[in-house]
Amino acid sequence: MAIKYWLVKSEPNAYSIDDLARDKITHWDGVRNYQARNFMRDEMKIGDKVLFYHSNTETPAVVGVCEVVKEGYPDFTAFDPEDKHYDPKSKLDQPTWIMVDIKIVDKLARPVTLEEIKNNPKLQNMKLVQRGNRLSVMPIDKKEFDEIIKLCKK
DNA sequence: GCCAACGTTGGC
DNA sequence: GCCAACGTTGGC
Repeated sequence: MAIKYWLVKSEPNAYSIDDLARDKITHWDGVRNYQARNFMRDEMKIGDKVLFYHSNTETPAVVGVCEVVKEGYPDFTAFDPEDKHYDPKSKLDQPTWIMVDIKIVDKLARPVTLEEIKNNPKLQNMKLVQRGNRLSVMPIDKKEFDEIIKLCKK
């Protein structure tokens, strides 16, 4: 089966590509949006490629390539009252929130900025550049993925 | 820090 | 079920 392509957002002051370069693998916890959860629960499969994007920062940009290494399973941070992402409505036997594990494949040779993406006619269909989009996990097309990889080699 | 866009909550 | 209030996201 063909692999799929994704883009995930993270605020670099919360968890950056350098944190992932250090950790190699991380669980993508803390997602508290149903649409994003559904993607992780139902559609992200081992081997899928993931662009890592830095949001809410001086220069928002795609900064790395990752790969899914563990498919959807309960986000345990929802069960921990001490955790920032604690959700008392998520039950152990029926978890509301789901996460996946990703590993780093490569840090991009250079960041591909949001500005470049917005200025690239081939990338106008990405949810990333559509008005008011707040999804932190979103599907992208292979050709969009390839275009961004190509851009960072220029 | 501002604020537009959007999702969620809760009173009715 | 409606919708106002509120909280969050995220670019700028």
